[in-house]
Amino acid sequence: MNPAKNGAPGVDYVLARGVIEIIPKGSLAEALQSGKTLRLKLGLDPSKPDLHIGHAVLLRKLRALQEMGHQVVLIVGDWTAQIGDPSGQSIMRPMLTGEEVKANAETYMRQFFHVVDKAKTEVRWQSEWFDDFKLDEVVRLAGRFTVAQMLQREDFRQRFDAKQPLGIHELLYPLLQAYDSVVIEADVEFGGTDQLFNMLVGRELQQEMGQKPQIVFTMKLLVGTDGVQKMSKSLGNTIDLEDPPGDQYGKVMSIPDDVLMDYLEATTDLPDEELTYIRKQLDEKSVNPMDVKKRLARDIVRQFHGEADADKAATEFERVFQERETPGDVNEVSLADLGSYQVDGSTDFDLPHLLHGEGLVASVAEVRRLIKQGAVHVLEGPGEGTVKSPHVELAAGSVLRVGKRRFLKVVDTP
RNA sequence: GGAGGGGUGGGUGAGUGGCUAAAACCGACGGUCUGUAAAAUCGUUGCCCUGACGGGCUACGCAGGUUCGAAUCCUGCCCCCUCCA
Repeated sequence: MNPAKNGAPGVDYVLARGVIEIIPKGSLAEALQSGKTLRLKLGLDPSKPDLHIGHAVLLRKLRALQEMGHQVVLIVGDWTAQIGDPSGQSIMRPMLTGEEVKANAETYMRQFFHVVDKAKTEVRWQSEWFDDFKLDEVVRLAGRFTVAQMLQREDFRQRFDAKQPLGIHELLYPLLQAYDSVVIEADVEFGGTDQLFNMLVGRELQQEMGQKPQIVFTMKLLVGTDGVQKMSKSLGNTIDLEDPPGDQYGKVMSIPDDVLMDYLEATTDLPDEELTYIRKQLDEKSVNPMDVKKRLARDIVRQFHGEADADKAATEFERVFQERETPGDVNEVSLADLGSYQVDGSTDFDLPHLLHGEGLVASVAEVRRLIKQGAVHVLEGPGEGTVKSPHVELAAGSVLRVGKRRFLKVVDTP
């Protein structure tokens, strides 16, 4: 990932691309001009172990500003993670244990620095200040706000009105996040639109405590691979930073066409003029969306895995899915290891047990169903074609395909 | 402290003694189509045995009980929600 690849991105670009709102308007442009090194805050809750490209949108923005000489302060939300960010949730989340949070935080950080420059980042754990928080401090902090203020937050309000449970600890969440800004004296806080309220509370608290209120920088949330809901681990529609190249590529290819532009805007540094041009082409149908998507997929894999892996993922994709050939690397089993699945006195093998035993399918019954549905094929070797009977002849070199993407190759030696 | 409502398959949610492995919807998976997009359409969707017919075993918060038979009735326990105080 190198946002500065085509020369340092301009200030205008950084302040506009993918940005929903900067509060107060124009404040950041001013601050950037002042020559001061800004403290850019991003808080991440290690409530889930993996970062995905939805996060990357924010990280890339931080990276760009780092390139301009500013200081990133990463807050590891080890306390707020235990509360569970109530944002967007309609039900209370379970509280995580300290150990879970810690383990998650470690993988988080590794992934974080795939994009953000570690040398220009200050990492701060909330536990630094919250572990020593006394009850009177909690009370005093809570005393600065009213329930009415908290209910300005839309999801709180909705839950409250709908008489759904709303924990008091959840009301504390924005306060803790706001307090982080005070501790680290943030100049700017970054977040998705879902963080707007929390970040604004930060401004208020800073002001009350005699600091200059932070600038709030909100960015568009990236939709998930389903093209409808925001990208989120719990919705299972993420493209993770550490997904293998092939997975990343495939997941990008599977996004609906109509969110293609959103992805291009959020996850690439293609110049705006080019985006406009692509959009026009798409509108006029003078380009196949698939080709645009391939380009996007390649670009994303390149960012997280490098040029070589991106090429490989692209070639592999075309081979397996467009030309319907066997992928380059498939799981292999030796013929000898399959001995127990062999049908007595024949060269046939018992596919239901074999495929289940080798972990390709969850149950024997499911294999039977799949065979009935014509989903199991022998691609190479004797009995080539769609499997019709549960017993099928196999030999070294046989390749089995189940559904679209499950393969198994039989080899001579283990 | 009082009154009431509820815990069902990956999710939402029907079902109030046998016809219920459990409606419907969603998701997921598979076929056709194709650009592994979307849409459409057809199908599958607890586990095990079986080529198939069929059979067996688990399952409706937990533990017991009533009954030929329980997700459905009874008892106890755990958990959640709403309202009143």
